[in-house]
Amino acid sequence: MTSGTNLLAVIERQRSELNKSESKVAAAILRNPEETTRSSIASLATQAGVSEPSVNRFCKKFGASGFPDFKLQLARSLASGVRYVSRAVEFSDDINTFPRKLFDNAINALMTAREDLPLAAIERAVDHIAQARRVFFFGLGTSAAVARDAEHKFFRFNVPVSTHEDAMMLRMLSASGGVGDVFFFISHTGRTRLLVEAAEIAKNTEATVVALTHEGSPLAAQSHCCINVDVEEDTDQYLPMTSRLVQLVILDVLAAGVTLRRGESFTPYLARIKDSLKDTRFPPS
Amino acid sequence: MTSGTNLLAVIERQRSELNKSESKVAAAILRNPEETTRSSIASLATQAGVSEPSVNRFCKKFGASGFPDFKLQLARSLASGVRYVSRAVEFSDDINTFPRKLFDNAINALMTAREDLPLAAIERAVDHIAQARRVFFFGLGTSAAVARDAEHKFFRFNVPVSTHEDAMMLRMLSASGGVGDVFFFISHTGRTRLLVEAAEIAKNTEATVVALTHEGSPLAAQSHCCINVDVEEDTDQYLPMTSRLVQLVILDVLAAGVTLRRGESFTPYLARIKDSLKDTRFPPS
DNA sequence: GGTTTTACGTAATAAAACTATATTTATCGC
DNA sequence: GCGATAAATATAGTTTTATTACGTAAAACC
Repeated sequence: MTSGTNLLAVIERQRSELNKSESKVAAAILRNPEETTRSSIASLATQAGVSEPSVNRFCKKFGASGFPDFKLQLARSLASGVRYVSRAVEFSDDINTFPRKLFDNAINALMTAREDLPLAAIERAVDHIAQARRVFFFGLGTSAAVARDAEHKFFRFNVPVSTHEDAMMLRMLSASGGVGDVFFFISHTGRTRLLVEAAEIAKNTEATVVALTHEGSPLAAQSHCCINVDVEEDTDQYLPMTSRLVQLVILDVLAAGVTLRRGESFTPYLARIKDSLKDTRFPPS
Repeated sequence: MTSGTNLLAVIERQRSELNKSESKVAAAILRNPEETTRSSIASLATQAGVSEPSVNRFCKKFGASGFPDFKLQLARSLASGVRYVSRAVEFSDDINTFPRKLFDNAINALMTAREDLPLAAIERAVDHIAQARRVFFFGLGTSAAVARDAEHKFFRFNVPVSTHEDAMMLRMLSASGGVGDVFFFISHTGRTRLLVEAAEIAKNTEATVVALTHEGSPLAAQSHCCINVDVEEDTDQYLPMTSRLVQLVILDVLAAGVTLRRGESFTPYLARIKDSLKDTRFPPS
């Protein structure tokens, strides 16, 4: 797939090593990449102040078979959505740049995660949850919000679900585990002591420990079933952002998986839950 | 702009309403979209078993100016990565299809939102929060988890932040509003009675009401500053999914905005908070 | 069953891209 | 600093590709 390398970024990077007419072409393209995808070789040549064959040579230099192919790749790299090369928000950013960067990062993280989904682990996790007697979602910090979100989803499946943030409760509940209980631990790093210790306690019972965390982490080691999410979080950024989004979507996947497992006859039940909210809302105008 | 809608999806959706030669073309394209972006109008016509003008007409029917433009749009929609058209999960889906669908939906929602960010409202919301004396994040149901996530972000800015889900607390706290207080309401529909009523109460105080919700909703009407997020949530789906992701990223944007407002000298402070967690983790192996 | 409308293809035209070749510009040796 | 050679760039012609205009066939309607 071409999505790996961004043509626009490649051009910008090599810009200093280009000769006269080539750099004219590069400048014309970078000045307005979007327009370039729509223009003919003739008009780009005019814009750049060079001849048509020069543009053609330029295209071939960057790996395209010709100008049309070049435009195609350019369109792709524009659509892949990640325009900024340096993705971290900087203090020089203004309102027109940093919101976009953050969205780009989020999209990028989801796209990356999508390419390499741990389907086998997901399937096993769905099995465990679908058959569970009780399900506990445990997370701390940012992951607590994720756990809360999971609770709001999974209670619909006719299984007692709960979330807890109290460190003592985590330990005690973990110790209370029995056959059919699922302890679902959520952690980006997989290194949070309180969580890992609780997982260890739960693992020593008859319960099943599922982890949504980083591959090879201490938490992963304490789980029967680990769903790996290795989102590289920009560590310069002081606020965790992208990893929790991936976690949330993975939990959506699990919820959908359980729904499918329940079968079509389950739909009216879900509808009933949804309908129960009707009277709490202002009617649509 | 074309980036909003996915061409491939549009073709598949309208497939049943196409006439003979058009559907032949559609079939040929859908059979191998990637190859189509590289082929000439003549070869696609041959592949589909129709004449060249038929292909051309097909392209124009789908909003392109001609065949080259069509290929460009197709390339774009392939790069954006969202291939599945019928985006709703169906009971016939298996592990190889539905997780991808859900990720596609999530990515799609973020990409759509990115194209139309309410920057002005975001900027004003950042102003309000950056200068706030207290900030309350209120949300119910799924939005409660979002509010919780926001709490975990915004406490870092040296401003007292809190979240509540108790309906009585919402009302009483809203009534307690004064100058410098920001009440931040989060709701996908903007129609939840408890929330709208609390917003109304808060608006009658000296406090500022910010809403992250649907444009034109009752909640939006009760706010001084409304950040519109109009994500179309697939209503057939019984679990809300994409809207909260967009909400979360918008909150990331707000947090980043406040950080930028605080200036570079604020970074050590954020670092200190981050460092405080060091001892709670197992060291990296 | 005839008429009108729509769909589709043929062929001509126009546009765009590419290639071969000529010209200019730069580089190096003397 | 001048000529020779090599590199870079442009011109013009050729080929490929796409579009338009028009005519015929099929379908829908009366």
